[in-house]
Order: sequence, then structure tokens, then C-alpha cells
Amino acid sequence: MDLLLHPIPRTPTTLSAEDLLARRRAVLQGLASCFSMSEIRQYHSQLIRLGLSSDNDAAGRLLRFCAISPAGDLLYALRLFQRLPNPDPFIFNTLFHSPFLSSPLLIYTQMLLRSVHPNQFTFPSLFKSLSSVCDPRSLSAGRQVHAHVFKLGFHSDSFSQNNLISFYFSCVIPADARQVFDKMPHRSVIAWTTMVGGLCDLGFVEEARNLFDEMPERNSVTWNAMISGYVRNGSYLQALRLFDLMREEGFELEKFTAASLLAACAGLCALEQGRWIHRYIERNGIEVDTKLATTIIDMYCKCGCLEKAYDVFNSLPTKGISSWNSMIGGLATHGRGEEAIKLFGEMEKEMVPPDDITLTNLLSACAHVGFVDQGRKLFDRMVLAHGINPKMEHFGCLVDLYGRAGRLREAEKVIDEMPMEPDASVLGALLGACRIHGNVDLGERIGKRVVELDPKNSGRYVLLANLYAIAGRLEDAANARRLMDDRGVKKETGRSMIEKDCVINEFVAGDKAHPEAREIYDMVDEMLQRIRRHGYVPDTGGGLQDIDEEENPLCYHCEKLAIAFGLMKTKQGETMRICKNLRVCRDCHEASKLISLTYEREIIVRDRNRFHHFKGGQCSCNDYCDHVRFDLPSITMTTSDIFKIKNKSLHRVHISTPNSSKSEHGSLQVQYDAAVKIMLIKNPKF
DNA sequence: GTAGGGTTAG
Repeated sequence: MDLLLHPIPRTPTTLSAEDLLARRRAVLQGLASCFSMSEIRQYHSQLIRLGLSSDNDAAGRLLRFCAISPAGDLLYALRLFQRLPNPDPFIFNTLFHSPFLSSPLLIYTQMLLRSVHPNQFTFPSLFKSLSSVCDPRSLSAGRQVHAHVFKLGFHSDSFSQNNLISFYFSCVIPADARQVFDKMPHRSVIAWTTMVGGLCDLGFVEEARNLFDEMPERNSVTWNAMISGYVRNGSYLQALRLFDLMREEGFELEKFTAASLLAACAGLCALEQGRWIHRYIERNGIEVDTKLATTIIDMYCKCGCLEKAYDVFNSLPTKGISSWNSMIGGLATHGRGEEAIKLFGEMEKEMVPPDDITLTNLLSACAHVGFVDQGRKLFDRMVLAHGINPKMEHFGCLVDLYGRAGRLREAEKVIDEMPMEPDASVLGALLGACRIHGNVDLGERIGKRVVELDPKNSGRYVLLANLYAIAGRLEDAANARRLMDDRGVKKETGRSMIEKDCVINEFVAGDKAHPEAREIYDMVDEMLQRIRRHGYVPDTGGGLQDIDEEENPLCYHCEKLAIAFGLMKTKQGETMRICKNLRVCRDCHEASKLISLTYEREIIVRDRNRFHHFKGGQCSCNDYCDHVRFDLPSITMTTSDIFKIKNKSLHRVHISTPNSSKSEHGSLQVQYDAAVKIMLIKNPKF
């Protein structure tokens, strides 16, 4: 029976005033250690019996648990609230504090209607509540409350003002946030930090940095707001540089900054620096809670050090869901699907219920190794066994799972039957699969949709153009690339990074900016010569390339430059770790295998999608990756064809030299006459 | 007799 709707009749009490007070005290004390709604109900019934159901103090404590605790019940809190004859500001403020409240303005209106005066705690929690509510009306509600802040004399209260700044940032109105900030009579370090964090959240990193540089006073939170702002915006190098500055100014590394920096190292594949931070944490006794542990595990996984990630994972006394998730995710990207599934088994044994991320990671683990049926089973059991409703990313994984395996019809069926409109990433998975398996008809249909859904993403156009190119439809390829140019979308430049002595060395194909460029290029030549003896045939030749860096000659691809640098700088037996922003092209993939064999060196490459561990002439991906898995057709082009395409700016699609027709990979062969050949040699851009 | 602002994972 619901206590609130049917209050228990108060039993006539013979308690003396002292006894009543003592009982009241006991109930209030008990309430402080409540952790479930059933206990709350019991205490509530006792309060009713004692005639204290209208007591604001007692009701406030009940309400606090119901409204705020994850084990609470907001509806119960609201019913309690409605029955209070004279709720005080504390009651209202507590409701604003609830993470589950969907209409904070309604409560605020009631507050005004019932003539309850807001106090200094009211506006901070009200703005916070308005910030977290996903309601387009929140902005106008917030503006009205902003006016009240002034009217009621809280315009110099720093708590209210800081929350107001955060509120405007949450509504993506940085100008208004700035205006509040500028008008503040006294700007505390917290107000500055709120501005820095808010600007970074919206991607205005430079503006944030300018403000950061202007700050009259900084503390460790401020430093971390800026460092983590860089990390959140992918500016990992700047994050590490700012950390150097932070140390120069005498600030010690603490927990939050360590976490941000570990994320930066993960982004850069900067294992040496990541290790340094981990050691610092251990040496200085920084508390490793679940979140920090997850960050450390993630760093080791993303830097290609799975075994070290395992060590950290296994050493955790209690493992949170995110620790399991990042370990399973790490195994997935390293192509160790079987272990990922085994680890999931252990997780189930330990009765840790999986969440949607666990399932995403597991499905991706299956997709990377081709466990199609196992992945499908996991997907089918999601709702029934784990109570998790599949989201967009799960459908994306399922499409990827079927697509990579070449089961394109089933992948398309998933898309047709999914309950929501597929987004660009889901369709992109199918497009990628079409390219791998050479299904131009389906790929064209999907590719056109993807390009329109995600028009600013250069990768989508490149994928579509490559799909056309490998099918010999050069004009269509040229058109796809031209569409990208016309829309002002710039292709992401391929970059490879390798860390040496805590310095990140970055390479771009054909680029000679590195101080040791000359030696590096000599090393590439030597490297290629050596692997040729082991059967390496450059993939350059074939003509139209299935690559992302097609403007540059294949032999000086950024990845080969990084490997050459690594060979120069690492000792025999030392593992090389390279991080690339795009996917590894087929030629570099083949070359890396042979380099690992001839130089007896383990090379770990992280690309956009996954890890490749090259060792003894093999890759851990077993070639089950993004490279086309069919024999490319051969086409014949006449001079006029080439000129026709040239006019459509096809110079971006590689046109080969004749000797490449020997390529074992069945690359496209292009035949052309002598005149064109000379032109091609003289004008490599053509 | 109770409460508030800025920084960390997948």
C-alpha cells in the first residue's frame, strides 16, 4: 500500500514531549544511514505515526534521499513535497539538486507562487538543473531566472554567477557566458576556470588558451582544465607541452592532471611518457581509483602494450565496469577476439553486469577477427540476457561484422530492419565493406547516402572514389573527388608518429622537414632494397591505388619514413611502435611484414581502426583488415581517356608506370602511349 | 539541522 496516498492514521500517542523529541532524534539519525527506498518507507511511516509528516526538517531528509540518491525515487519525493503545507527553501533546493528532475522551472514557479524566498543555494542548483535538462525551452527559462538573480540581489553571489556561466555554455551560447563573466564584480579563479573549461567544451581551444594566459591566478584545477581541454579537442601535443610549463611554474602532478596526460599519451601512442606518468603515480602514492585505473589501462592498450594493460587490470582489487570495458576494448582493437570473449566470460562469472559499451567492444572484437556467428549470437542475446537495448553503434558493429566477412546482403538486411534511421557510421561500415569486397553497385548506392549524411568528412568521399577507382570507373572516381573539392572539404593528411626519448617524431609522406630527413630517406631506400630480395613487389605500379595517400609516391609513405626512423633509433630486439591517423595501406602493410622478417624486429602499428603487430613476416590481423580482398580488374585506357579524366581532376588517382603491371596483387594496369608516359613522369601530379 | 561553483575513463 502506498503510504503517501493512504497515510496511516495517526495512533493516539501518550508520548511526553521529551520522548517525542528523543524518538524524532532517533528517526532522523536512522535516516542518515538509509540506503534503500524500503528503509525510507519505514522511516516515513514512523514519522507519520509521530505526527511529524509535515515537519520540514524530517521531510527534507526523506526527500533528499528520494530526490538525489541513485537508489531513490523522484516521484516519491514529489508526492512528499506536494503534501508539505509549508515547504522551506531547503526543500525546493533539494529538488533542484535532483539529477532526475525534468522540469526544474515548474518547481521554481511553485516556489514563487508559494512565496518561498530563494536563498543563496537556490540559483546554483537551479542553473545546474536547467543545464542538465535536454529541453530547448531551458534557454528561455534560464534567461528568466537570470533576471530573477538580479532582481533578488544575487548578482554578486559568485556561486550563482559561476553556475550561470556554466548554464550558458551548456546552451552553447559562449557570448552570454562571457558577458556574465565580464560583468562579475569579483572574478574568482573558479570563474576563470569555468570559462576555460566551457570554451574548451565548445571547441574554442585557442580562446580558452588566451584566457588561461591572462589569468591573474592559477591553481592545479585551472591547469588541468586547460590540459584536459586540449585532450578533449585532440590537441595532445599541446597538452603535453602545457604540462611542461606547469612543472616549470612549480606545480606538482596530481590525480586529475595525470589522468588527462595519460589520455594525451594514449592519443599519441606515447608509451614512454605514459609509462613515466604511471610510474609517477605509483611512486607518489596518487590514489588509483576506478576511473584513473581505466585511464591507465586504456593508455597501455592504445600504446600497443596489452600485457602491461593486463598487469594493471589484474592488480586492481576491485574492478569497475569501465575497467572491464577498456580491457575488452583493448583486446578487440588488437585483434585478440577470442581473449576478449574469454574475459567477458570471467566478467559474467564475477557477476558484473555488462553495459552497452561492453557489448559494443565485444561486437567489435568479433568483427575484427571474423567471428560472425558468435557476434550475431551476442547481439541477439543483448536484450534478453543483459537487458540492453541495441543502440546505433551496436547496429554499426553488426553491419561491420557481416560486411568485413563479405556477407553484404546480411549487412544490408541489418540496415533495412533496424528500428532507427541508420547514421553515417552505420552506412559507412557497409560502404567500407563494399570497397573491401568490390561490390560497386551496392557501394555506390550507400556511398552517395553517406556522403550526403556526413558531407564534411573527407574519408567518405575518398572511400567512394576508391571504390569507383578499383572498379575501373575512373570518371566517377574523379567526380567523387571533385565533389569533395567543390565543397571545400580537405582530405586529411596521412601522418605517422613514433616516439623516441619522450619526443614524438611525426612524418608526412614525402615530407623532408625532419632534421634527419636525409638519413631517413636513405634508410627507406636501403630498407626497400633489402625486402625486395625477400620478394617485395611495390604496389605502386598497378595504376589505381587502393590507398589514402595517393598524392605521394608509395615508397616514401609516412609509415615507411617512421619505420626507417625506428630502425635507425632502436636496438635489435626492441619493439617499434607507430601510430597512424589513417588506415594502413596495402603496400605499407606488405612492406612492414617483410621488414619485420628481414630486420628481425617487431613492429606494432596502430591505425585508424585497429592494431597490426608485425613479426617474423606475419601480421596479427592475418590480413583480415581494410584491404581489398579481390583481384582488381585490368582496364585499358587510351590517351584521350586519360585527358578526359585529367580534366575532371583525376590527377589525384594514381596512374602507374608500365613496369608495375607485374604486380602480384592484380592492380589495375594502365596502358598509354609514349607521349602520355613522358608527361606522367615529368608531372607527377598528373 | 540540512546544501552550492571549476578538473579524470569506455
